[in-house]
Amino acid sequence: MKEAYFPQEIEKKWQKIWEENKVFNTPDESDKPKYFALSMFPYPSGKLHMGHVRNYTITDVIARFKKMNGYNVLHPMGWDSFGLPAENAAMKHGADPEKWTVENIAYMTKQLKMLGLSYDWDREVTTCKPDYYKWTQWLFLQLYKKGLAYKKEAAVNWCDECGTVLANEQVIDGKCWRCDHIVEKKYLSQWFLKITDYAEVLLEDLEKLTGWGDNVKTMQANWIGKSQGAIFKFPVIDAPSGEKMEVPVYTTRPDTVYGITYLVVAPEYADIEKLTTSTNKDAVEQYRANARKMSEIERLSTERVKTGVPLGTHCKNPFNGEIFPLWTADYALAEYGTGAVMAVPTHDTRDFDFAKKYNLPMKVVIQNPENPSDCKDAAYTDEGVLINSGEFNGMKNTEAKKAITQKSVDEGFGEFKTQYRLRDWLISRQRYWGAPIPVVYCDKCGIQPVPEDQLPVLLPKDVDFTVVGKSPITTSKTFKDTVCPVCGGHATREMDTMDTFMCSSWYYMRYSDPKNSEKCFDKSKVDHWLPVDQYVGGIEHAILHLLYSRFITKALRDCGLLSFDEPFKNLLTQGMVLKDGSKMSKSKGNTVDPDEIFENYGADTARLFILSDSPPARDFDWSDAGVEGCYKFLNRVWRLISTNAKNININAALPVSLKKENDDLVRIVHISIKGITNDINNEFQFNTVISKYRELVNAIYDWCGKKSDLDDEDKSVLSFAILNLIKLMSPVAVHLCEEAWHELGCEGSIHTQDWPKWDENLAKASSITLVVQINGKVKDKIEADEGLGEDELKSLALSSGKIKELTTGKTIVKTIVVPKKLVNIVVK
RNA sequence: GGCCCGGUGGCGGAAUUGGUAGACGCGCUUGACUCAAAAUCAAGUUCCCGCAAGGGAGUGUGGGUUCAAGUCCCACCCGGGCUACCA
Repeated sequence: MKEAYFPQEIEKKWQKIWEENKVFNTPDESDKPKYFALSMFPYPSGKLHMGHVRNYTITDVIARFKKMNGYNVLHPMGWDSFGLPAENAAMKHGADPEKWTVENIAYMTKQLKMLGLSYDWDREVTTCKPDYYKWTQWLFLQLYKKGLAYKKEAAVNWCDECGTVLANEQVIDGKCWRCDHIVEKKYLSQWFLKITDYAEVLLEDLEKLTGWGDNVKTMQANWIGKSQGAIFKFPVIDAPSGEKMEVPVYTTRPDTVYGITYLVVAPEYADIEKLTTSTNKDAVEQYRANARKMSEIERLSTERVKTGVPLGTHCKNPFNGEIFPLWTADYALAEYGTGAVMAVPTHDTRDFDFAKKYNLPMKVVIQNPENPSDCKDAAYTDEGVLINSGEFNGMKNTEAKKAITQKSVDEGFGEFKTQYRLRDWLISRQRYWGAPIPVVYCDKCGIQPVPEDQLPVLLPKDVDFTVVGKSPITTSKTFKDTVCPVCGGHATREMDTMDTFMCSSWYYMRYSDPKNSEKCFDKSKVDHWLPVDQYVGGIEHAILHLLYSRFITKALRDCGLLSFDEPFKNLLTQGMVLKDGSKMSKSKGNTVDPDEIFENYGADTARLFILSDSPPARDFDWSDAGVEGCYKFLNRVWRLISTNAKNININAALPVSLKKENDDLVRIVHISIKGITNDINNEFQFNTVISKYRELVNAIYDWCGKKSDLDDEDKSVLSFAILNLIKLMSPVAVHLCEEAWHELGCEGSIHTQDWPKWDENLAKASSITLVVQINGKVKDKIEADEGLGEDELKSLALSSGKIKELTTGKTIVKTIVVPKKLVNIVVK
């Protein structure tokens, strides 16, 4: 065995051998239990960044650990390869997005292989290839058949920079999630998926996801935004047309209904013109025009002073007969509830601000009897008792919510209503590099789905990527015109492509049957491998990808394509990789190139370091000194093995009774096996796993330092320690351990060995340290035999000279004994 | 504003879930080896007083429960994330 550690040499060698022998390929059939370990697949942006390295290393260690623990592990990789950057790069460099994407995939594949990841490359999935997107299109058609995909004209989010619409989930602070450009509203006819049909079950089933962090579940619950309240219909008493009209409102505060003093409709409210008097028409029109012009950002700003104009018409409150005016104001949102709000300035802060500004009347209807407020300076929004509320006076407001709504139901002007914030998922994109939406528009037959046997609808090649202001796909001369599948007459193709999140919401299912050309996947295969046992990825997908995937899973289950209803059993959201306290980014210039690390230190060092300093869920601060430290440690491990190689006998059995120092080392090995196994099983705490590697290595070094000549017993103990060390380290330092394994004369890959087992009796020190406290403060420590009972420990503690000294002249009030650990003497 | 995390040495972070606070590492200090450096090895490193033995304080702040609190309870302060005129 070479004295010095040459990672680059070892790593290349083993990567080649593993690939040639398909060591990490996974058969579908096995008598072992299955385990599906999955990293969120990357967008092929060009090069791996450290976030990828962290993500994939974590999953890889999990996959290897499970494999050594007797599972048939599925650990695949693929490419989320449709999307705008490819198109932008194409526009910039005049290349074709496909070429750009394929080249990036090739480069990143090389990098992934350099990292020594244990993927089954035969199951690789690439979303931009026709053999994949054919099935994305097919799945769209199943959703269409089920009524879960529909087209409608709506105000949608438009990013001018990207030249496309966006889903609600892709608008962050009123800006585009990808380019930060301010998002505008546009009226367009677009394709939506009915995720709102699943709002309740998506929320309810969060409870089943015990393997998910509460943070992600809370974010999803907030996004779904369930609220319970009532709808009340207010009759309009003076509609200009003279017709009978009513304005329905949604409220979570039916208990405040006697305090209504005005009503607000959104500027985009459908019936607004019919509710405006001719006197007020001009002012209202102008207000609405202004609202349209205003960007989302301006409108959303909470700092902004509320504005509005009266419509001139009035409603009657069916509860008390009071008449109140109608206003329009942009603090009412057209898309939520009914688009109209009943305003109770005394008990809602927004209504309060508005009423103050426009001098609208206020009426207190809820009061805290102990500390009544007149609501002159602020709205009272806490609980209380009803006043000025007719028959409901004196009722607690929590009870009144129900009672008042019930009255409206009985009298026919209201209903109980559960409302969700979640909106349908807009999947149309006015872009080229995506899966074409498989529908055509016939002059006679209208919208027609493309027949399944005509899939895939291929992306045209004859496009001009340099066009500005429209999707490149519209420049194709061959794509647009087609034949109606029903009447055979002229039809035009849908020119929009699907949101890439549609592609990524089912890719993990395709891994179960990646090469199937007849179906998206075989039902028995998908049911066998799914749900994913462990999913690992960034928290940035807490809502987007993870919510869409849950929805698609449930929808496909309802289409009969699979039998499970949650895609990811356990979810680990890894923290960000930071450098100097802030997120690595090109603009800050604090990135670290993985290639350089591989070149200078090797992949094993990179893997070890990225796991070492923080638990996976927390942010990780990259430091050059830390990398150096890990490299030194691997050198130290290598040296330990190489200098002792001649004394290691892979077949040696441990004698039954051992010398004291040998017994101690054996115990440390057992303690290490137990500790490392538990740390991995307990939320994958790799940082403490690695500190335990170090402790074990330190212990073996200490042991060696005390030995000059090794007898047979020593050699077998050393062999035991080192062989276990490299097995324990093999999921992390994958190449080094494989090399050592073979250099020491072992057969087969170390990665297919069984994980070491520990003996509970040996996984602890041979004696205990008894801690002796006086009044809860540590005063002495005594080495004691493990078998001692409570009384014996007590007298042992009291016999300590130091304790005697400290207790003389004092009364011992009581003594607490914690078996095998501690004695606390309480004195006065 | 709402919700969710988190606050422990110079730094990253440990602490079997109420039982030795600071594991392991980085950094630093000293020493060995070396002509020298690197590497390696050895010793030390929470803070304060002390040459030392030793003593005292100590897990954001204030209170509480307990023989015993980083851990549990109450109130507050600070940092981060998500979300936000959602009626």
